[in-house]
Amino acid sequence: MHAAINQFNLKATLESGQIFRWEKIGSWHYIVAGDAIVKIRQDKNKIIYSSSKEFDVPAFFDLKNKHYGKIMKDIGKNKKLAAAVAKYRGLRIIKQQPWECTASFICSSFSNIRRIKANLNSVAEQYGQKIEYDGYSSHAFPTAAAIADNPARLDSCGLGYRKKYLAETAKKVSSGFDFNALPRSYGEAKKQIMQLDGVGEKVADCILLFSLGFTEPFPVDVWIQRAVANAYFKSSKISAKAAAEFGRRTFGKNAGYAQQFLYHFERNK
DNA sequence: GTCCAGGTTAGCC
DNA sequence: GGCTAACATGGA
Repeated sequence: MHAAINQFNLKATLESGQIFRWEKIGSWHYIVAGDAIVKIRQDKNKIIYSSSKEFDVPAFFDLKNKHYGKIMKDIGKNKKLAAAVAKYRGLRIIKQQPWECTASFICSSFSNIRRIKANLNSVAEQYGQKIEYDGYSSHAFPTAAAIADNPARLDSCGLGYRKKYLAETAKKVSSGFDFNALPRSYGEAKKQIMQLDGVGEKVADCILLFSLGFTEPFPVDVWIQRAVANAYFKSSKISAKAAAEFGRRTFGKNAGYAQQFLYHFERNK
Protein backbone atom coordinates (compact mmCIF):
# COMPACT_ATOMS: atom_id res chain seq x y z
CA MET A 1 0.00 0.00 0.00
CA HIS A 2 1.18 3.50 -0.84
CA ALA A 3 -0.17 6.66 0.68
CA ALA A 4 0.69 10.32 0.41
CA ILE A 5 1.06 11.83 3.83
CA ASN A 6 1.79 15.19 5.40
CA GLN A 7 3.47 15.90 8.69
CA PHE A 8 4.58 12.40 9.47
CA ASN A 9 7.99 11.45 10.82
CA LEU A 10 8.12 7.65 11.04
CA LYS A 11 11.63 7.57 12.46
CA ALA A 12 10.93 10.00 15.31
CA THR A 13 7.62 8.31 16.04
CA LEU A 14 9.21 4.89 16.44
CA GLU A 15 12.33 6.10 18.22
CA SER A 16 10.55 8.19 20.81
CA GLY A 17 10.03 5.38 23.27
CA GLN A 18 6.28 4.81 22.95
CA ILE A 19 6.57 1.43 21.30
CA PHE A 20 9.23 -1.19 21.79
CA ARG A 21 8.67 -4.14 19.50
CA TRP A 22 10.02 -2.91 16.21
CA GLU A 23 13.21 -3.26 14.23
CA LYS A 24 14.79 -1.53 11.28
CA ILE A 25 16.20 -3.75 8.57
CA GLY A 26 17.63 -1.92 5.61
CA SER A 27 15.17 0.82 4.75
CA TRP A 28 12.23 -1.11 6.19
CA HIS A 29 10.78 -1.03 9.66
CA TYR A 30 9.13 -4.19 10.97
CA ILE A 31 6.71 -3.53 13.78
CA VAL A 32 5.08 -6.25 15.83
CA ALA A 33 1.75 -5.10 17.26
CA GLY A 34 -0.53 -7.63 18.86
CA ASP A 35 -0.43 -10.60 16.50
CA ALA A 36 0.40 -8.60 13.38
CA ILE A 37 3.63 -7.70 11.68
CA VAL A 38 3.62 -4.34 9.90
CA LYS A 39 6.28 -3.56 7.30
CA ILE A 40 6.69 0.12 6.56
CA ARG A 41 9.07 2.68 5.19
CA GLN A 42 8.85 6.38 4.58
CA ASP A 43 9.99 8.16 1.48
CA LYS A 44 9.55 11.89 2.09
CA ASN A 45 5.81 12.57 1.90
CA LYS A 46 4.91 9.02 1.10
CA ILE A 47 4.64 5.85 3.14
CA ILE A 48 4.79 2.35 1.72
CA TYR A 49 3.43 -0.37 3.95
CA SER A 50 1.87 -3.79 4.20
CA SER A 51 1.07 -6.19 6.99
CA SER A 52 0.76 -9.87 7.81
CA LYS A 53 -2.96 -9.48 8.46
CA GLU A 54 -5.57 -6.76 8.19
CA PHE A 55 -4.25 -3.76 10.08
CA ASP A 56 -5.25 -0.10 10.04
CA VAL A 57 -1.82 1.46 9.68
CA PRO A 58 -3.01 5.10 9.33
CA ALA A 59 -5.11 4.76 12.49
CA PHE A 60 -2.22 3.14 14.37
CA PHE A 61 0.02 6.12 13.58
CA ASP A 62 -2.73 8.68 14.24
CA LEU A 63 -2.52 9.83 10.63
CA LYS A 64 -6.26 10.46 10.46
CA ASN A 65 -5.96 13.19 13.06
CA LYS A 66 -7.25 16.37 11.44
CA HIS A 67 -5.99 18.59 14.23
CA TYR A 68 -2.32 17.69 14.08
CA GLY A 69 -1.22 20.93 12.41
CA LYS A 70 -3.15 22.98 14.91
CA ILE A 71 -1.68 21.02 17.81
CA MET A 72 1.84 21.63 16.53
CA LYS A 73 1.11 25.31 16.16
CA ASP A 74 -0.25 25.41 19.67
CA ILE A 75 2.58 23.66 21.52
CA GLY A 76 5.16 25.32 19.23
CA LYS A 77 4.16 28.70 20.65
CA ASN A 78 5.93 27.66 23.81
CA LYS A 79 9.47 28.97 23.44
CA LYS A 80 11.14 25.94 24.96
CA LEU A 81 9.23 23.57 22.70
CA ALA A 82 9.60 25.48 19.45
CA ALA A 83 12.94 23.87 18.67
CA ALA A 84 11.64 20.37 19.39
CA VAL A 85 8.59 20.89 17.20
CA ALA A 86 10.72 22.32 14.40
CA LYS A 87 13.13 19.41 14.58
CA TYR A 88 10.68 16.53 14.95
CA ARG A 89 7.46 17.77 13.37
CA GLY A 90 5.59 14.69 12.26
CA LEU A 91 6.24 12.77 15.46
CA ARG A 92 2.91 11.12 16.17
CA ILE A 93 1.32 9.53 19.19
CA ILE A 94 0.85 5.87 18.32
CA LYS A 95 -2.38 4.15 19.31
CA GLN A 96 -1.63 0.73 20.74
CA GLN A 97 -3.82 -1.96 22.21
CA PRO A 98 -4.40 -1.21 25.92
CA TRP A 99 -3.27 -4.54 27.35
CA GLU A 100 -0.07 -4.66 25.34
CA CYS A 101 0.65 -1.04 26.19
CA THR A 102 0.01 -1.69 29.88
CA ALA A 103 2.31 -4.70 29.95
CA SER A 104 4.97 -2.73 28.09
CA PHE A 105 5.01 0.18 30.48
CA ILE A 106 4.89 -2.03 33.55
CA CYS A 107 8.13 -3.47 32.21
CA SER A 108 9.48 0.02 31.54
CA SER A 109 9.65 1.12 35.15
CA PHE A 110 13.15 2.04 36.29
CA SER A 111 14.58 0.34 33.22
CA ASN A 112 15.93 1.41 29.85
CA ILE A 113 14.62 1.07 26.34
CA ARG A 114 17.10 -1.52 25.22
CA ARG A 115 16.23 -3.76 28.11
CA ILE A 116 12.49 -3.16 27.83
CA LYS A 117 12.66 -4.37 24.23
CA ALA A 118 14.50 -7.52 25.28
CA ASN A 119 12.03 -8.16 28.10
CA LEU A 120 8.97 -7.81 25.87
CA ASN A 121 10.45 -9.99 23.17
CA SER A 122 11.19 -12.65 25.80
CA VAL A 123 7.62 -12.50 27.05
CA ALA A 124 6.34 -12.87 23.49
CA GLU A 125 8.65 -15.84 22.88
CA GLN A 126 7.50 -17.53 26.07
CA TYR A 127 3.79 -17.22 25.40
CA GLY A 128 3.04 -15.82 21.99
CA GLN A 129 2.25 -17.60 18.79
CA LYS A 130 5.00 -17.58 16.22
CA ILE A 131 4.26 -15.21 13.34
CA GLU A 132 6.07 -14.54 10.11
CA TYR A 133 5.81 -12.04 7.30
CA ASP A 134 8.01 -11.29 4.35
CA GLY A 135 10.88 -13.31 5.78
CA TYR A 136 10.64 -11.55 9.14
CA SER A 137 9.69 -13.80 12.02
CA SER A 138 8.63 -12.90 15.52
CA HIS A 139 6.07 -13.82 18.15
CA ALA A 140 2.67 -12.30 18.79
CA PHE A 141 2.24 -10.44 22.04
CA PRO A 142 0.39 -12.82 24.37
CA THR A 143 -3.03 -12.25 25.84
CA ALA A 144 -3.33 -11.44 29.52
CA ALA A 145 -4.98 -14.83 30.02
CA ALA A 146 -2.01 -16.68 28.56
CA ILE A 147 0.29 -15.09 31.13
CA ALA A 148 -2.19 -15.48 33.98
CA ASP A 149 -2.52 -19.20 33.21
CA ASN A 150 1.17 -19.85 33.55
CA PRO A 151 2.99 -16.99 35.25
CA ALA A 152 6.02 -19.15 36.00
CA ARG A 153 7.19 -18.74 32.45
CA LEU A 154 7.93 -15.10 33.23
CA ASP A 155 10.90 -16.31 35.26
CA SER A 156 13.12 -16.52 32.23
CA CYS A 157 12.25 -13.07 30.88
CA GLY A 158 14.67 -11.01 32.94
CA LEU A 159 11.95 -8.81 34.38
CA GLY A 160 13.38 -8.59 37.87
CA TYR A 161 10.92 -7.29 40.44
CA ARG A 162 8.50 -6.28 37.66
CA LYS A 163 7.62 -9.95 37.17
CA LYS A 164 5.15 -10.05 40.03
CA TYR A 165 3.52 -6.81 38.83
CA LEU A 166 3.02 -8.19 35.34
CA ALA A 167 1.70 -11.52 36.62
CA GLU A 168 -0.77 -9.85 38.96
CA THR A 169 -1.97 -7.37 36.35
CA ALA A 170 -2.36 -10.15 33.78
CA LYS A 171 -4.60 -11.92 36.26
CA LYS A 172 -6.76 -8.83 36.82
CA VAL A 173 -7.03 -8.01 33.12
CA SER A 174 -7.98 -11.57 32.23
CA SER A 175 -10.57 -11.77 34.96
CA GLY A 176 -12.76 -8.75 34.68
CA PHE A 177 -10.78 -5.52 34.41
CA ASP A 178 -12.10 -3.89 31.25
CA PHE A 179 -10.15 -1.12 29.51
CA ASN A 180 -13.16 -0.43 27.30
CA ALA A 181 -15.38 0.32 30.27
CA LEU A 182 -13.23 3.06 31.77
CA PRO A 183 -14.75 6.46 32.60
CA ARG A 184 -14.38 9.24 30.03
CA SER A 185 -12.76 11.63 32.44
CA TYR A 186 -8.98 11.61 32.64
CA GLY A 187 -8.87 11.70 36.42
CA GLU A 188 -11.39 8.92 36.93
CA ALA A 189 -9.90 6.66 34.27
CA LYS A 190 -6.44 7.16 35.73
CA LYS A 191 -7.63 6.28 39.21
CA GLN A 192 -9.02 2.97 37.94
CA ILE A 193 -5.95 2.07 35.93
CA MET A 194 -3.78 2.72 38.96
CA GLN A 195 -5.57 -0.15 40.69
CA LEU A 196 -3.41 -2.43 38.56
CA ASP A 197 -0.16 -3.69 40.05
CA GLY A 198 2.92 -1.88 38.86
CA VAL A 199 0.87 0.99 37.50
CA GLY A 200 1.58 4.28 39.26
CA GLU A 201 1.23 7.88 38.10
CA LYS A 202 3.67 7.71 35.24
CA VAL A 203 2.76 4.33 33.79
CA ALA A 204 -0.93 5.20 34.04
CA ASP A 205 -0.33 8.37 32.05
CA CYS A 206 1.52 6.39 29.38
CA ILE A 207 -1.35 3.92 29.07
CA LEU A 208 -3.94 6.68 28.82
CA LEU A 209 -1.86 8.58 26.26
CA PHE A 210 -0.56 5.75 24.10
CA SER A 211 -3.55 3.44 24.02
CA LEU A 212 -6.76 4.99 25.28
CA GLY A 213 -7.06 8.17 23.29
CA PHE A 214 -6.47 10.68 26.08
CA THR A 215 -4.26 13.56 24.99
CA GLU A 216 -3.94 15.44 28.28
CA PRO A 217 -1.66 13.11 30.27
CA PHE A 218 1.87 14.43 30.79
CA PRO A 219 3.89 11.36 31.83
CA VAL A 220 6.85 12.38 33.96
CA ASP A 221 9.93 10.17 33.97
CA VAL A 222 13.44 11.18 34.99
CA TRP A 223 14.09 12.85 31.62
CA ILE A 224 10.97 14.96 31.67
CA GLN A 225 11.50 15.80 35.31
CA ARG A 226 15.00 17.09 34.58
CA ALA A 227 13.95 18.87 31.40
CA VAL A 228 11.06 20.69 33.03
CA ALA A 229 13.22 21.68 36.00
CA ASN A 230 15.97 23.06 33.79
CA ALA A 231 13.87 24.70 31.12
CA TYR A 232 11.00 26.12 33.12
CA PHE A 233 12.03 26.37 36.74
CA LYS A 234 15.68 27.39 36.43
CA SER A 235 16.34 24.66 38.91
CA SER A 236 18.22 21.40 38.81
CA LYS A 237 15.45 19.50 40.53
CA ILE A 238 11.73 19.71 41.09
CA SER A 239 9.32 16.96 42.16
CA ALA A 240 7.73 14.69 39.57
CA LYS A 241 4.37 15.88 40.77
CA ALA A 242 5.27 19.52 40.22
CA ALA A 243 6.52 18.70 36.72
CA ALA A 244 3.31 16.88 35.86
CA GLU A 245 1.15 19.71 37.18
CA PHE A 246 3.19 22.20 35.22
CA GLY A 247 2.84 20.22 32.00
CA ARG A 248 -0.88 19.79 32.25
CA ARG A 249 -1.48 23.38 33.29
CA THR A 250 0.68 24.77 30.49
CA PHE A 251 -0.39 22.56 27.60
CA GLY A 252 -3.88 21.40 28.57
CA LYS A 253 -5.40 18.96 26.11
CA ASN A 254 -2.15 18.88 24.16
CA ALA A 255 0.09 18.01 27.10
CA GLY A 256 0.65 14.50 25.78
CA TYR A 257 2.10 15.80 22.54
CA ALA A 258 4.19 18.40 24.35
CA GLN A 259 5.61 15.72 26.62
CA GLN A 260 6.47 13.40 23.74
CA PHE A 261 8.32 16.10 21.81
CA LEU A 262 10.14 17.22 24.94
CA TYR A 263 11.13 13.66 25.80
CA HIS A 264 12.46 12.86 22.34
CA PHE A 265 14.27 16.18 22.08
CA GLU A 266 15.95 15.80 25.47
CA ARG A 267 17.13 12.29 24.76
CA ASN A 268 18.71 13.23 21.47
CA LYS A 269 20.46 16.45 22.32
C1' DG B 1 33.15 -1.84 42.57
C1' DT B 2 29.86 2.08 41.53
C1' DC B 3 26.23 4.28 39.17
C1' DC B 4 22.07 4.60 36.51
C1' DA B 5 17.88 3.14 33.99
C1' DG B 6 10.63 6.19 30.41
C1' DG B 7 8.98 4.01 38.74
C1' DT B 8 6.15 1.60 42.07
C1' DT B 9 5.38 0.18 46.48
C1' DA B 10 5.27 -0.41 51.51
C1' DG B 11 6.35 1.64 55.67
C1' DC B 12 7.10 5.49 58.14
C1' DC B 13 5.88 10.19 59.97
C1' DG C 1 -1.04 13.57 52.68
C1' DG C 2 4.39 13.65 51.66
C1' DC C 3 9.08 11.40 52.15
C1' DT C 4 12.31 7.22 51.89
C1' DA C 5 14.33 2.94 51.07
C1' DA C 6 13.83 -1.33 48.84
C1' DC C 7 13.06 -3.53 44.81
C1' DA C 8 16.05 -7.30 40.37
C1' DT C 9 18.77 -6.88 36.52
C1' DG C 10 22.02 -5.46 33.05
C1' DG C 11 25.09 -2.35 30.89
C1' DA C 12 28.51 1.54 31.08
